[in-house]
Amino acid sequence: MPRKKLSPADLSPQALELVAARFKLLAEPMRLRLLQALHDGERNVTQLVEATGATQANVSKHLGLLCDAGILRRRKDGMHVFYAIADPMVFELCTLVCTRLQADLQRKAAHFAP
Amino acid sequence: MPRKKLSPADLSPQALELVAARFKLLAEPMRLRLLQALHDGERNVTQLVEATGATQANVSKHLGLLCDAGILRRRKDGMHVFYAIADPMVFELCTLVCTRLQADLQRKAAHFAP
DNA sequence: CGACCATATAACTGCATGGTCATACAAGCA
DNA sequence: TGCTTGTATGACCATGCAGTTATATGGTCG
Repeated sequence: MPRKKLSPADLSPQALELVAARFKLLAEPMRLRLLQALHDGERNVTQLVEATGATQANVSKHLGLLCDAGILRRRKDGMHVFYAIADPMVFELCTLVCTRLQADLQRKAAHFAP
Repeated sequence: MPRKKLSPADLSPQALELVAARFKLLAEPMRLRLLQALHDGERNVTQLVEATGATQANVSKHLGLLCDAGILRRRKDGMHVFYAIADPMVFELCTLVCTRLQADLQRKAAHFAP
């Protein structure tokens, strides 16, 4: 079956909406902090509340969104609910952006220290 | 000079804000359409208005945001202003997300056609 | 100069959504 | 059976921001 290369160049507006929605999930600092806290393995909600300093309700809501999107997975164990990264791609994305931002800022900073 | 690997695992909350801001720029379908329209080279505002079907004011605003962020660059030529991709990384990001979304949806769709 | 074209911008509106508070639900334990 | 802990959820508020309208700016041509 012929497999066209999937390039952003030819995507329907509807497809772009899905892509945008995905980016939107990553466009919130608190959610990035949650993902960061889950980088080394699964954590339960209480641990994530402590790690981020946010309220429990807020953490739960963000976790729910990330879970619905398939970025996280849930595992219930007795009274606790453990979340974990289901899609490591998010780290690839973050790393790409990070690296680029850092390079950009260093280039700009260099203008002050020639 | 020792160069630590830049991993999302150890980023200050402030850094995460910058990363989130970057994602936020890509989290809008109209902006993705503009980037898409610029994929094959620079275009002026009028061309982008035609390509996207949006109003001129709206297009201008989005272009301004993308430009401020360093994702686009501007070139003024007489009466026209040409925009172009300044940071092709955006396409890497989109491709990553696209590919993943597609795989995800096809996997889900397969549940209906065994 | 004045009439027009291309682009930017300011003011405004409506909607989406992040955060909070209170509460519901569920599981373990006395 | 209550009591406590862990998690989810609904209601609410405030903010951000995409989109629109109208207008300003600036360049071209007559």
